[in-house]
Amino acid sequence: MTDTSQLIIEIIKLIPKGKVSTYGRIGKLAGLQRGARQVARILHTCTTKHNLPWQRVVNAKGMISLSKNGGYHIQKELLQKEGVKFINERIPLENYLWEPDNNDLLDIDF
DNA sequence: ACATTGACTGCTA
DNA sequence: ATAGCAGCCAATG
Repeated sequence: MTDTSQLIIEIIKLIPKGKVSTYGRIGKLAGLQRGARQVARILHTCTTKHNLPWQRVVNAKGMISLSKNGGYHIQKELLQKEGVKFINERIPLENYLWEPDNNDLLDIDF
């Protein structure tokens, strides 16, 4: 576990219920300019250990990146329970994208 | 220790 | 508008 990974985890934990964020966005917040894949991988490995809201992370188009047999339906259902609306399998990011402000990031002590 | 693999993204043609 | 590709780097075998 590296510092960057830990940071990514902390950021993911901050995503509020009913909102979503994207891989690239989180990576950028964690200091990775183009680390979307790392975010995905960290989610994969740490979601059970850290009890992360993994369902709130989607790709840059607002679509679920999982395959139909890889948890797609589970993620969609979890998000819908939180009040996230899907329009043809797509989340309108202009309404649901979490935009962290300084207050949110203070929880991650720098 | 080395090679491969991604729950991705943004730029280029 | 659509498609292809290089970059990112932690985890896994």
